[in-house]
Amino acid sequence: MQESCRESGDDIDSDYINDSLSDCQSEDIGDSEVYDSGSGPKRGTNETRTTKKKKDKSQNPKMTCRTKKKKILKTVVVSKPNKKEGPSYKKNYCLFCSKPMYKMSRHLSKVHSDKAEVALAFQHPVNSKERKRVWEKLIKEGNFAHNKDVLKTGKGELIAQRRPRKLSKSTDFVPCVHCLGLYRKKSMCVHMKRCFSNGKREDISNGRKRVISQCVLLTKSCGDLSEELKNILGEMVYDEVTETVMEDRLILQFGEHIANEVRSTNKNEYVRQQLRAVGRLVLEAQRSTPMQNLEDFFDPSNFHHVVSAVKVLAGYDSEKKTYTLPSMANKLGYNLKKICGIVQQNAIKSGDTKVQRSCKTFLSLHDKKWRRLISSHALTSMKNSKRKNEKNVPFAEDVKCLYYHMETAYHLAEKNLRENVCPESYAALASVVLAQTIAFNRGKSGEVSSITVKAFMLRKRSEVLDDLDVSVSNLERTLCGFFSRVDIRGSSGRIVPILLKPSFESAMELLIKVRDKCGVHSDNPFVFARTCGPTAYRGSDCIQKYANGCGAKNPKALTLMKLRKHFSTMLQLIHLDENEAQQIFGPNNQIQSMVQNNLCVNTEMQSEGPDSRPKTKHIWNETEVLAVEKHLMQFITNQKIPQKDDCVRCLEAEPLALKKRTWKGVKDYVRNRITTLQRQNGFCKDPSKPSVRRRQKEPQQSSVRPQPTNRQEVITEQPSVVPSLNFGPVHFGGTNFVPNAAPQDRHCSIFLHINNHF
DNA sequence: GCTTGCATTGCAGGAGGTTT
DNA sequence: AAACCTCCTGCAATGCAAGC
Repeated sequence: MQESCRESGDDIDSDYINDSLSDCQSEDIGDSEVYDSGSGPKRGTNETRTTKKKKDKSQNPKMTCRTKKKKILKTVVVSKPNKKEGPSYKKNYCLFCSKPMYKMSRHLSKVHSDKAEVALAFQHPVNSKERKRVWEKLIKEGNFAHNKDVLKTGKGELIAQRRPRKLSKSTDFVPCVHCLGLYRKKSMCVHMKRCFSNGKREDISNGRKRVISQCVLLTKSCGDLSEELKNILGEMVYDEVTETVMEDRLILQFGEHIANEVRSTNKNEYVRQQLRAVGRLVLEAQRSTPMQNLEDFFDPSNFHHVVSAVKVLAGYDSEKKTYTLPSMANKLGYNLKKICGIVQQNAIKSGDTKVQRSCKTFLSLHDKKWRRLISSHALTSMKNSKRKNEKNVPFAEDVKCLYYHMETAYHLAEKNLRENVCPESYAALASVVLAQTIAFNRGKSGEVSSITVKAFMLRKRSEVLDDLDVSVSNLERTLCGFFSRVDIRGSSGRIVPILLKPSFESAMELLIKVRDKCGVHSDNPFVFARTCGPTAYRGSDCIQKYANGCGAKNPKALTLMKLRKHFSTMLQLIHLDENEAQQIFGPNNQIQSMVQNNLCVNTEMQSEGPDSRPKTKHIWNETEVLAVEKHLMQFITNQKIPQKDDCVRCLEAEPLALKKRTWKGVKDYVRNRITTLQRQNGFCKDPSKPSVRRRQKEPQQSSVRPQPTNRQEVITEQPSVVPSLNFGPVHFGGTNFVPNAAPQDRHCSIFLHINNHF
C-alpha cells in the first residue's frame, strides 16, 4: 500500500506546498459520524486548473508563477481547533469524493465500500489495529490530496496530522514521504523514526535538513524527473536555495541535462553544486531585479538585469572593476549559455518561434557583450589573486612525518576494528586506508575514494598491461606486476590502475566485512563508504586530517594538490617495505637502505606520535579566556564570528597563553560565547530560516611558520625547481643536505634519483 | 543544560583537459 | 595561445553528539 502512496505523490502538482499541524492525532475512526455539508474547497479537475492558470497569467502578465505562489503561501494557513465554539473535532477529507468528514471510517464504509482500498479494511476485525491502520492511511491520502489543492488555489486551510494550537504558516509543514501525513518540519525527524508506513525505522543519519528535502520533493511535480535527479535533489540540504531549485522547472531541466552529461566520479556533488549556483542567481534576481524565474533571464530586454544580478552575486566592485567571487561570475556565464540552449530546444519542440528568437538574441548578446561586461574583469581578478598566492611547497621531512603518522594510525585503527566492531573504529580505518591508498597512487583522490565493492572484488594481479592510460608512470607499470590492482577507466577511456598493497587489501576486506554492522547503508556501493549517507569519504579531507595531526612543521603545505605535484613518487616509494623493494628493484638497491632508515624513524614516531595523545576536552582556563577577550572581545560583544585571520592574529599575539589552542579552537570558543550571549538575551535563531552564507574573499592566510621565499630553497620533484637530481648539495626544509648527511634527509635524494629513472 | 570539538557539507578557486 | 569547461580541493560554516 505504501507503493500506492508513492504513486499518488508522483503526480503531485508543483504548486503544492506543505503545511500545518495540530496536537491531536486523528482519532475519529470508528466513532459515531457527523456528516459535514462540505463547505471546504473541492478539488478541481486538471482542466479547470490549467484554464485558471492561463486566465491568471493573461489577466496579469507581470504576475509570474513564483510571485503567485508567494502570495498563496502567505495566505494559506493550517487549521486549528476553535476552542471558543466548544469541542472542535477534526475534519478529514475523503480521498474519493473530497468531502470533509468528521467520521471518515463510517463515510468510507457506507459510501465507498465498492473501492478496493476500502474493502481491504473489511478483511480485518472491527476495532483491530490493522483495520485502524487502513483507515488512517486512507485519511492521510485524502488530506494529502486536499492540502495539495489548498496550496494550489490558496483557498481553504491545510489539514495537519496534529493541529497547531494557533494558526500556523503553511511553510512550516511538510508531508511525510512514507505516510503522507502533514507534520511540522521540526517534528518530521521524530515522526520518521516512528512512522509505521515506513516498514522499518527511518535512518535519519543523513541529516535532518536532508530529510526535509526528501519530504518537500514529494510535494513538487516531479513525475517527469529522473530517479537520478530526484536522488540528487533529495540529498540537498533544504534551504531557500534548494526551495528555489525545486520550484523552477527550468533549473530542474538544467539539472537533468548536466546529470546526463557529466561522467564525474562524484557526479551528484557536482550537479548539486551547479544547481545551487543557478538557484542562488535566481534568488538574487528576484531580490534585485524584476525577473522572477530563470526563463525570464532569456528575454533580451532583461539582459542588463541578468548582468546586474551576476555582478551582485559575484561581488563586483564597479570602482576597482574587481570581483570578490570571480569564479562564480565565470561559471554562471557558462551555465546561462547552456540553459539558454535548453530553452531554445524546448521552443523548437513546441514551435514557439518568439522564444526561439529571444534565445537567439540572448546568445548573440552573450557572445558580444559578456566578455566585456563580466568575464574579462572576472578573469583578471582570478589571475591577480593567483599571482598573490605565494607557493607554499611542503618540506620533504613533513611528507615523511605524514607517512609515518598514517602508518601508525592505520595499525591502531585496524587493531581497534578487529577487537571492537563499531562505527567509530570503522570510520577511523576507512579514512586512514583511503588516505594511504591515495598517497600510494600518486594522489588519485577521486578515483580511489570511488572504488566500489564490486570493483574491489574484481581486482586482479597480472603483469599483462593492456590499454594503460598515458598518465601511468613507468614506476607504476613496474609496480603493477607486484601488487593487486583495481582497473578503472580514465577520462580518455583507457585504463588507470589503482594499486593496492597487501595491507590495504586486508584492511579493505575487513571494512567490507563489517560495513553492515557499522551502519553502512546497503545501497552504498563504495569500499570507503561513510557510515551515514550514500557517499564515500572524501580523499582530500582524509589527507588533510592526517596532515594536521602528523606533527609536521608546516602542515598547511601538506595538501593533496601539493603532494601530488611535488612528492607523488616519493610517497609511492616510501610505502614499499624491504622485501617489496628487493623484489622490485633487486638486491642492494637504494630503496632498501632507505627503508631500513625509515624503520628507525618509524619506531621513534610511534612512541610519541600524535595518536598517543589522549583525546580529551581542554577546559578554557582563565588565562586563555583573558587572552582571547583581550583581542577578540569586540567580536563577542558585536556577536560577530571572527575569521580565521582574526584568530591567527590573536594566537600570534598571545603565544604563551594560547599555546595549547588552534585558531579553530579560538573561533569555536568565540562562537560559543556568542551563542551563550544570544541564549541569555532570549534570542532564538529560527531553525527554519535558511542560512545564506556569503563568504568574503579570504585574504592570504598567514603562515604559522615563515616559508622560504626563494623556491630554489625547497626541494621538490619538479625538474624545473631541481635542475640536477644527482647528489649535489640541496636543501630540505631549509637545512643543507650533502650526500653523507642524516639518513632521513638522504631518502629524499634517493627518491629524486629513482624518480629520474622512472 | 552547557561547552567543546569533530564530522559533514557548501562554496570559491584552481588544475588541467578540451575546444576554438 | 586563449578561451572554455569540468572536476577536484581547501577552507569555513554549521550541525550535532560526547563530555563535563
